[in-house]
Amino acid sequence: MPQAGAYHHGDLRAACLRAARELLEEDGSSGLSLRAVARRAGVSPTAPYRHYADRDALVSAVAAQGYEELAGYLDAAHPSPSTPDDLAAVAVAYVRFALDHPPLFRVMFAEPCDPSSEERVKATAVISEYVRGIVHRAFPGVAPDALSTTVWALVHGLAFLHLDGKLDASTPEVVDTQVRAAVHALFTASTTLAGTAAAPSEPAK
Amino acid sequence: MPQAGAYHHGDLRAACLRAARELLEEDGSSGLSLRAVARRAGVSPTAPYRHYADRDALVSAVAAQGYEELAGYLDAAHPSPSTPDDLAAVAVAYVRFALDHPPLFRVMFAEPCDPSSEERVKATAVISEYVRGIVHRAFPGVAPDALSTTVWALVHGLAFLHLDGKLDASTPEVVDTQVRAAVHALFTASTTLAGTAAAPSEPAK
DNA sequence: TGTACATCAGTGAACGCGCGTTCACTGATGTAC
DNA sequence: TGTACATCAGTGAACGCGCGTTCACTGATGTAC
Repeated sequence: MPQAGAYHHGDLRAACLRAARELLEEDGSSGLSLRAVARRAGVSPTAPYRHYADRDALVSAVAAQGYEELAGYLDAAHPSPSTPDDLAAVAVAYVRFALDHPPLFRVMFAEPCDPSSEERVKATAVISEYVRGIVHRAFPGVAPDALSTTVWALVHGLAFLHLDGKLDASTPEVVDTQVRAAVHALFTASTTLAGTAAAPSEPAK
Repeated sequence: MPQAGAYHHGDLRAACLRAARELLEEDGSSGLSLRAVARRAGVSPTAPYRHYADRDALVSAVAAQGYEELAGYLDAAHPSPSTPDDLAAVAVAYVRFALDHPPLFRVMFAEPCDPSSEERVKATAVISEYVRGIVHRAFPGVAPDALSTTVWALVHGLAFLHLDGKLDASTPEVVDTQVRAAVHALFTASTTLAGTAAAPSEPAK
């Protein structure tokens, strides 16, 4: 039964992670320091070292949590997407996650993170596989590798451009509509274009 | 005739900018401090304040230089792109710029920059307009707004995913090929798909 | 051509800050007998 | 049931660091007369 004497915190590990998340969302990556985390957890500056080897370890833990939350967003959008519309809904959720948690999204993707962190590499692979799976189901018979990369890049780019205010993001609805349109454009563009321009087209197999 | 006594530096403003660029490319954003810049320029820690109001001003100057260099890359790829292939070449240049100058690209796009910096807003608008122009020329008759955003997002996303090592970037050639394929996929996907899946398609106008 | 003076571009000492990390420590917990 | 002891999770002082920024200053430059 923890939580009594409060000398032993009870679950400082989780408390640190929570504090780190809060600090990150409030002050961005630079606000996420071990000392600040300790302060917020109401604990001495060195206590977190019992649970995290160093600052990097804590940041990685935060990122890992972020990947799980992202998966949650995508899953909530559609548990087993299998049509282009489903895929668009998932794309909307991806971008919305980024806009709901900007600094977290940056830590997950834009931090100059060394490729050595297997935790991250694994998380990335999971996302990549997930996207490939959707594309494969939504468009059976199409070479999934190239197309799924394209889809991911498109959605990821939209997320970042919106995150950095490079696109009109006046309201969530505007963003959603734009994302949906972009994803659909990926699959309808050449049909529309066929009659108007000289887009190089491959014959359907 | 400067460069003589070396008390007056000659062109400290430019020297600071150069030093800042070097430090950025070497140590990333966190290595770009005013003191380090002064050190590298061989000047007292406070000398840069003669030319830059504060650290932010220097960083913005670096970013501005980055936007110009990016424009140079794109222009070098094709001075006046007007076909899908031209556009693909420009896209390749965009991604290559990011991979040639990772920390610079991050400062330009991924820094939690306040939207108040008109310098950046302007630079962004220039890029946006540029892309719209290309898309318009390459695909006349197509609503350029939505499509150009999609193109930019796709390319931007590829740049970032490659930058963060989330995609196979073993050699520059692999990257180039992938970018080219992705851009072309954007315009050929639905033709390929038409016979296989139920992609919602709009009638050509 | 020479001098007086304003302006400009640097200097260097100093401030206060928060950081990551180490170290020896101590109070609480739980287990073995 | 009670005691001895190992283990664990915190404490708190201290280190050295680099940073942004201020301030009063001084040496160099160039212009007016």
